[in-house]
Amino acid sequence: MSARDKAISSTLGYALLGLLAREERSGYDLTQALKNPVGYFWFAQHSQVYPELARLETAGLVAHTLIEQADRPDKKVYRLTDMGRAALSAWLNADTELPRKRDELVLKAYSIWLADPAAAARMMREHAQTHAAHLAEFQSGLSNLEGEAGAALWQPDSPWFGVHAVLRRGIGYEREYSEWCEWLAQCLEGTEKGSP
Amino acid sequence: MSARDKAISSTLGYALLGLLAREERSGYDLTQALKNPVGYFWFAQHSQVYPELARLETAGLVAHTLIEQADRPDKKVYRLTDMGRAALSAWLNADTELPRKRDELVLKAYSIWLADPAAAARMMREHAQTHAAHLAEFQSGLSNLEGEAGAALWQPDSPWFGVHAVLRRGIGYEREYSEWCEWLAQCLEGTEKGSP
DNA sequence: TCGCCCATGTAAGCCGTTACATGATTTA
DNA sequence: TAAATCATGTAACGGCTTACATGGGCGA
Repeated sequence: MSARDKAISSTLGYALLGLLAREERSGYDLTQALKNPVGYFWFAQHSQVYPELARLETAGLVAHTLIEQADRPDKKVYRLTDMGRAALSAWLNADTELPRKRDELVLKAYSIWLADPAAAARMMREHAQTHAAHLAEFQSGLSNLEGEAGAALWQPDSPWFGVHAVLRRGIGYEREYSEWCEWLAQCLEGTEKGSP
Repeated sequence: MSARDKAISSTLGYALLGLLAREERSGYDLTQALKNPVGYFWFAQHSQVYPELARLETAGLVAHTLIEQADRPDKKVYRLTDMGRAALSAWLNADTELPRKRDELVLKAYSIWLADPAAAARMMREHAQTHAAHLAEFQSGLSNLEGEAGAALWQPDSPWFGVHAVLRRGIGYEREYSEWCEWLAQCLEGTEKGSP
C-alpha cells in the first residue's frame, strides 16, 4: 500500500479519479471538466493532467482505450479501475487538511488605509460585482441541475448530490465575498454600515 | 520601473511591505506576524521571508539596522523606505487577480456520493466545528480590537481599519464554511434542510 | 485568412514546503 | 532533561504555471 500511495502525488490525482468515477473521459475532457463546478475549487492545466494520468495508469488506478477518429485527432479515453475506485474511497475517508488561503485582495485590504479611499472603494465595488456575477452563475447552475436531476439532487448516493454540494459551497462563498466587498466599499465612502 | 518591478517577485513582498508600513520588524517578527490576522489570507515560512527581505533591500524598498542583543541572538530590524511605501501604494492601485481556490474538502464533497453517508456526515460535522472555532477566534479578535482601537476601527485612514477589514472577511468566510459543512452533514443524515 | 476547437505531449522556471544547520536562554 | 523561544540563514524537492511543439478541421 505504501508503494501504491506514492502513485498519487498530489490531490490532483483524486480530482481526476472523482471525475472518472462519473464517466469515462479523455485527458482533454478532464481538463475541460476541471473548469466547471469542480474547477471552482480545484484547477489544473492540461500540462499537469496528462502526466498525472500516466502516473495513475502506471499505478493501475485508471486504464485507457485509444479511440481513433477520422476528422479529429485520436484520443485516449480513460476509465476508473477497481483499484482506482478503492483508492478514491480511501482518500474520502482519510483526514482532510485545512486549505491555506492566499487571497491578494484581502491582503490589500490589510493595507487599504494607505490607499486613496475613493479609488479603493471603486476597486472593491468592481470586485463585488465580479463575485455577484459568479454567484448568479452558480445559482443558475443549481437551477439547471434541479431540472436535470430532480429529487436525485438530495440523495446522498447520487452523483448529482456531489455537484449540488459543490454548487452550494460556491453560492455561499461568492455571496459572502461579494457582500464583504460591498461592505468595505461603503465604509470607504464614509456611509458606514453595520453596528460599531 | 520595469527593472524595479522585478524586485518584487511575488505577492509575499507586498505582504511584508504592508506589515512594515505599520512598524519596524525583524524577519523573525514578520514571520510571526504572518500568522495572525494577515496570515489568515497569506502565509509564508521563515525560509521564504529571509530571502525575500534581502531582495527587497537590494531593490531599495526596505532597509535594516542590526540590533545587538546580549541574552538573545542579534537581529536585523527592517523598516520601509520611501520607495517601499511608493511600491506598496502602486500595488494597492493595480488590478487584483482573482485567487484560484484549491480546497480539498470541497473536492471530496464532489465525490461524497461514493462514501459511507454516516462516516461522511461525521467528517463534515468535525469540519463544521473546526470552522466554528475559527469563527469564534476572529470574533473575539474583533472584540479585542474594538477595545484597543475604538472609533479608529471605522476610519479608513487608520491602520486598525485594515485589521478590521481582514477580520470581517475571516468572520464571514468561517461562518459560511461552517454552515455549509453543517448543511452537508444534515443532508447526509437524511434530515434534509433547505427547500428543494 | 485568421483564429478557435480538438488532442496530446515536453520543458523551463518559479513559488512554496520541508528539511538541514547553528546556538544561547528560558520554561516545564 | 527535554522542549520551546529567539534568530537567521541555505538546500532539496515538488507542484503548478507558462511556454514550446504539432497538426487537421471548422467557422467568422
